[in-house]
Amino acid sequence: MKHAIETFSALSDPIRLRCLSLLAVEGEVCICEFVYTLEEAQPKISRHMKSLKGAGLVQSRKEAQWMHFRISEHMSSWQEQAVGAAIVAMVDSEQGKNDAKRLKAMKNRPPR
Amino acid sequence: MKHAIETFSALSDPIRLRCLSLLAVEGEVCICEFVYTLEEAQPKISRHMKSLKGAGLVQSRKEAQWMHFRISEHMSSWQEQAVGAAIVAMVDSEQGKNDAKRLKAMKNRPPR
DNA sequence: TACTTATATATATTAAAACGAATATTCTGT
DNA sequence: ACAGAATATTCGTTTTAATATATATAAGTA
Repeated sequence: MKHAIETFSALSDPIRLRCLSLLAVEGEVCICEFVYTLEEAQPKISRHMKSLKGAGLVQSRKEAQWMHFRISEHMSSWQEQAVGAAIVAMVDSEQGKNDAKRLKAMKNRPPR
Repeated sequence: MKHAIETFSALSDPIRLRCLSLLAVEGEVCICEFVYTLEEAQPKISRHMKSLKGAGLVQSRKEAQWMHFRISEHMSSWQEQAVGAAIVAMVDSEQGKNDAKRLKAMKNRPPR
């Protein structure tokens, strides 16, 4: 049950939901792209991504100086269902659409 | 987005998950049955059910002195998905199975 | 009416989560 | 080795959520 609490807690924050939603649209996104898109402080984003990772909802990959995140490929079925619900809720929202647009328009995005 | 936060926050507590899980198994459960089954204080249960109701995840019906709850029949599709995930996570767990058994064994359950 | 059972709310306290700001670490390129 | 960019961590504070205890309401029963 502890795992379920962790999962749903991770989904209970606007910044984390916005990041997940961007990941759903983009596949892979790094910290500096989240910072640019959400217009939030870098340490704040880092902490939130750590919490998503701690809950097992995202995985990360370091390439050069960039830390790239993607939605985890190793979730249990109910976890996928929960994340799926969160993403559906977000992607339709104004916030979700604006964020996606803003990231698309970002200049000098890191290579992958 | 606010609605999504509310929903996932409501799912981020062990007592609330246990109650939802019982509702999934039993269909309808009242406060005093939750109190008996979870062995938690009545005001505590009442507050948690209020929060589930506030998020729109359960609906309630008063019959005589009893307040009966059931999983809401008016959720959006992503909300059903989220609640479904929570229930799957719980029903399989030891806690979920023990709670269900304990409620089944309760004497003098209120009529419906 | 008085009494009991079921449920709800109020208040004060405690515990957990999120925050900003400062600083540390890691990697790249010079 | 040094400078700059990207990311991570620490610390003290603020905000938010959960709690226990006490009390209030509401319905059923004698």
